[in-house]
Amino acid sequence: MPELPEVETVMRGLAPVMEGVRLDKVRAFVPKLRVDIPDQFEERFSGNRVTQLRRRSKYILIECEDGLVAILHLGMSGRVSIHANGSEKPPREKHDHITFLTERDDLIVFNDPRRFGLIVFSDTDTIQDHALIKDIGPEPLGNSFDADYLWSRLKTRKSPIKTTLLDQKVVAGLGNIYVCEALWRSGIHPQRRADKVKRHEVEKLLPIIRDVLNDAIAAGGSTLKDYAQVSGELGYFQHNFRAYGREGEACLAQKCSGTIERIVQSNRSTFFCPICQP
DNA sequence: CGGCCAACCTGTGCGC
DNA sequence: TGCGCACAGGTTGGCC
Repeated sequence: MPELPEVETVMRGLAPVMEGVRLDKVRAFVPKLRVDIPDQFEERFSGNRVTQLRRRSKYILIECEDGLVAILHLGMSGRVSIHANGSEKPPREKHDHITFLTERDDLIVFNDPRRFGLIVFSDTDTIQDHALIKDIGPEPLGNSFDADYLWSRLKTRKSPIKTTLLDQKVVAGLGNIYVCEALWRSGIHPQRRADKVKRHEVEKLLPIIRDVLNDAIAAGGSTLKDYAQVSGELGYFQHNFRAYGREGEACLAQKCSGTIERIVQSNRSTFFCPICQP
């Protein structure tokens, strides 16, 4: 499911039911997801009060008043849902792995069929040194992500620009969909070597990355399969896809007669227009 | 270190 | 109806 816009959407949905709220009962029903769920996980969060939610790259950080912070990643298939106080308490469904019951009797459920997600904990004041966090590149919507930075990271890379933009050490939070979309909007061929992308193209690409992400966040993310916002509402950015998933369909660029092609790079599908992404 | 692939999992859709 | 295969929004360990 989740790239930066989907994770941001989930976090924004969770904030009003979690921030400032005590967690009465936190439960983990599996010993591990992508990595082990740490010992004492339930005990450390049960009874703790959430101060603030943050997002770093594709991680949701749940900060608590005693300095504890949960690091949650949704993997490929992770979803979070809220069952509000007053709604009927649902039975635990298949692949429901983590639940948070709040003092207001809201139930927050993390469901992840493929179990590529994870949840661990750390301390708020040392989280920037945590193994999962420390090597992640700048936030693409933040001030430190500028053309000088991106140019400096691309100019030494011999791998394709598509693959390079997927590298979380280069820039945080991009995934397969939004890289395809950003390259399509930028008119850059996904197989072009990163170090062959011209400076003026980097100047164009950078704000386009921001625009794609901001557009997607404004749309509540993209709904493939059954991804839903925490409210159960669907995101709708998928209706704005210009490349991703459009193999064999007409390119939607002005006056372009091209057809979207699908290729495989690093074992992942890439969609692009061979005419307007030369 | 850079670059690439396989592996981690389950579910779904398609061709036969 | 069933089987086998390809594919899916991510990350990373191991190998050259």
